[in-house]
This record gives sequence, C-alpha cells and structure tokens, in this order.
Amino acid sequence: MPPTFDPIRVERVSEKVAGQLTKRISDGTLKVGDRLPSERDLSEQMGVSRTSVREALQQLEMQGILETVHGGGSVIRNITGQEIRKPIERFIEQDKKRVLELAELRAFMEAWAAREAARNRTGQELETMRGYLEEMERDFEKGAIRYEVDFKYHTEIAAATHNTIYLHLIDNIYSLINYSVKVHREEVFVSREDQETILNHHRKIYQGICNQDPDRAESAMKEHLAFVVREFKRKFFDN
Amino acid sequence: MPPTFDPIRVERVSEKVAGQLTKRISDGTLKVGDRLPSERDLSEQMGVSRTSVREALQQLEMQGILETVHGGGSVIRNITGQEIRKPIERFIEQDKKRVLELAELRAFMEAWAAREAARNRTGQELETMRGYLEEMERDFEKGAIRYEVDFKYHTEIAAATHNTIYLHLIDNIYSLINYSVKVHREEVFVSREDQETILNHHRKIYQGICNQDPDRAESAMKEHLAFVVREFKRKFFDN
DNA sequence: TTATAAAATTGGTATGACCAACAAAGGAAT
DNA sequence: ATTCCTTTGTTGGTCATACCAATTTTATAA
Repeated sequence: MPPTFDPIRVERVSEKVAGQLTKRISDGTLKVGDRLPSERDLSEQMGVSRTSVREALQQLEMQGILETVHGGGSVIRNITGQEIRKPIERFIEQDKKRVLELAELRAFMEAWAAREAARNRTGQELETMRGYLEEMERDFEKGAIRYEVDFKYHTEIAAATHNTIYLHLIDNIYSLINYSVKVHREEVFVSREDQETILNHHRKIYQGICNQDPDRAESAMKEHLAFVVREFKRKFFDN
Repeated sequence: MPPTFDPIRVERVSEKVAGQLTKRISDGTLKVGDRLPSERDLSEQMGVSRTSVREALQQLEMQGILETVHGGGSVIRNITGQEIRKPIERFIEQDKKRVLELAELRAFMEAWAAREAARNRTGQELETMRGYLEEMERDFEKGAIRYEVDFKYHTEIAAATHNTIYLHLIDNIYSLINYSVKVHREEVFVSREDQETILNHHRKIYQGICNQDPDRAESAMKEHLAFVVREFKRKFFDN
C-alpha cells in the first residue's frame, strides 16, 4: 500500500485572522473583558478586508470566545470552565422539539432492548439487574429513587441484549438527553405516586426479562417510557 | 418586586437565515448529503444580501451542520457523525460479528421508521418515495436494481418519520454498514429472483405507508430486512 | 453638576466586482 | 463506445465602498 497523506487544509483568510486573535488571547496580550479594536482598525492593521475580519469575529463568537454588540464593539468573554459544547448539543437546544425527538428515539430503542434482553440475558446479568431493582426498592422505602441506580438498571438491560453497538448507541443517547434536559429524573418525578409507579414498571420489566418473555418485557418497557415521556411533557411543555 | 422582563434579543438577518436553514433540516426538506442552493440563489430567494447568507452559512459551518467547499457548494453534514461513528468504527473491524449486530440494529430501527412514516408522511414525501419505487421498477426491467436508489428510498422513509435525530442516526448506521462490509448490495443480490423479491418487499412497504397503515408498513419492513439479513449471512458467513 | 442633545464611533447590511476552486459539458484520442 | 482531457460555466472566497442602526463619546444647556 502506498503511503497515505494528510489532506491539505487550505486556510481561509478569515481563519488566519481568527487564529491570530486567539493567539493574542492565549499569550495574554488580550485579556478577558478587553474590547477589541474596531473591525475597521483590525482590517487596516492586518491588511485584509473588513469582510474577512467580520467572518473571523463571527467564528470566534460562535465558539463563545467573543461577544459582539451592535455599535458597542467586541469583548473577550470568560471561557474558563465553560464547556465546549459539541455541535450536536447545540443543534438540540435550538429547538425544544428535539428533546422530544430524543425521548421518542429512546422509547422505541429501549423497548427493543427489553425484548432482546428477555431472549438473550444470562443468569449473571439477571442477577445484576435484580440487585439494582432491590436497591431501588430500598431507596424508595427510605425516600426517593436515585437516578444513578435507575440509569444503571437500564444500562444493564442494554448490555443484556448482547449487541455491543446498541450499547454504545444508547449510551450516546443517554448523555444527549442528560445534557439537553439539564435536570435529572429525580427533579421531575417527585411525588410518592410517581415513584411508586416507576418502581412498579421496573418490577414488571424485570419479570418479563426474568421469565424470558419478550412480549411482556417489551410491553412493560413501552408502558414505562410512555409514562416518562408523558410526565416529562407535562412538566416542561405544559401540555 | 417589580415585574421582570426578558431581554430583547435582536436577531440579526444572518441568524434568521441560519434559523430558516436549520428549520428545513428539521422538517426533512434538507437531508444529510444534500447540496444547498448557491449563496447567490439563497440571497435572491430570501431577499437578503449575499453577505448575510454567507454569515449564516459560516455560523452553521461552525456548528458542524454544514460543510462548504470552495467552488463546490455547501452540503448538509451528519450531526451525530463525530460523536458516534468514530469510536464504533474501530470496534467493528475487530469482529465480523459486529456486522450482524449492525444489521440487527438497522432492522428494528427501520421497522419503527416504517411505522412512523406511515403515520406522519406528507403527500410530498410519498410522492418522492413513489418516484424512487418507479425508478427501481424501471431498473429491474432493464437489468438490476441500483443500490443508490434503494438507499435513497430508505432514507426518504427515515425523513418521513419527521424525527431529525433519527434521520442522522440511521444515516450513520448506513455508512457504518457500508464501511464495514465494503461491498454493495448489488453484489449480494444478483439473482433475478432476489431482485424481484426485494422489489415486492418495497411495493408492500410503500402500500403500507401510502395507506397510512402503520402495522402493515412495519411488518413489511420487518419481512424485508429479515430477508436481507438472511441472504447476507448466507453469503458472508456461509450458514 | 446634571440632563439633554449632537456628533463621532462601531457593528450590521447591501451591492458590485474580481479571483480561485470546482463541476459539468463537450471534444479528442484510443 | 469508452476514456481522457480541455473548455466553460458555476460556486465559494475576498475585497472595496456605501449606507443604516445602535452605541459611545462629546458638547451644550439648564
């Protein structure tokens, strides 16, 4: 096989400008809160058009490095501790509809997972699930179900499908949901009845998987997630 | 306490343009891989300057939604791409079993998609699907179904679910399959009977979606993909 | 000193022009 | 008929200029 080459990335003028600015921020020449020179000044100093400078500033603004105000100039923002948000996360938060799309996605995928888990689960996996279920029971007695346990329970079901790719996929979806919703289930299902309902759902799901009854496992999971989505809608989209 | 007011966020023209474009991506008008109209066209259609359009495209490119190539136009990128695909790719190469896992994944996801498409499809989307179906019929008469048309057909079904995240997700699954298998369906289903079987499957699926019959659409898709997986296994894993 | 108004500054948009990279169409060689 | 190459039109990248809109600064008046 011939040697491979890296693709040549032609750098646009605007990117060079952006690069120089970020460099100045890195080396401390430009500090947080500083106002940049005006676009006209920058274009003259760097010997490029104002268009290119504007495009550069636009890029930096999209990265959260700058904030520009109409008529007021551009100032360096504080990005310490500010997580660099992934593109897909930005896309999701642009429209609340996306959150429901995610929930929808999760619902049918987990329904399938429950079915497959019922068919393929090993005794070991069943034991682990039973452990989590009992932990949830104890937590319920003491007060409230903890989200982490609930999460582990669902993850174990995913693992029991013995489909590694699915496991990876659903993990990604979980993290996206966590990010976009920004609240944990604990803060949504606070009432005693809600908690009990969820616990009952999980008991049913466990039953189905334990008895290797795919249909029952699937329907129980569907019921569970339909409830979760419904409550979620009520809470965040008031309908 | 005096009543509080939300800050008025003055939306720049470029942001309105970007918003309209993302909206088109959401509702499925623009799909992964599509080329946008040229900047000049967009500016004329929307009645804004090319400057504003360019700034909008720049924003979307920064978010990873677009990729623009000098002289080549701007194409819609897969939003889930970076996050999901990379880690899995390495995984797949390790074991041929992963390919079957992918097929399994695809099967139940597309079954859901067929069901949802039957419920949510618009007349426009149905028309597009019909076009692809007829194209496949003609190709069949002339010799062989082309994989690209088959792919477009399935993608259109995904779009008709009106779940953007799913659309991007399934796109990834497709590319993963192509990546791992490295052969096209054309090379698997060569016999006249196989081709006819597939064509009949697609007719059934279309019927279900056309008549807005979720159950029929889902079962037809299941039948189709079960066949595909079975033949695939025979060919590559000789069992 | 404070309040108001005017002027200068700065970002936002529009237009037109030109260059560079790409893609499709057409033609030449095989 | 196919392949390869050239040509030509299209598309993105950059520049220059002008004007509008929001802000900041300065000047002015009370």
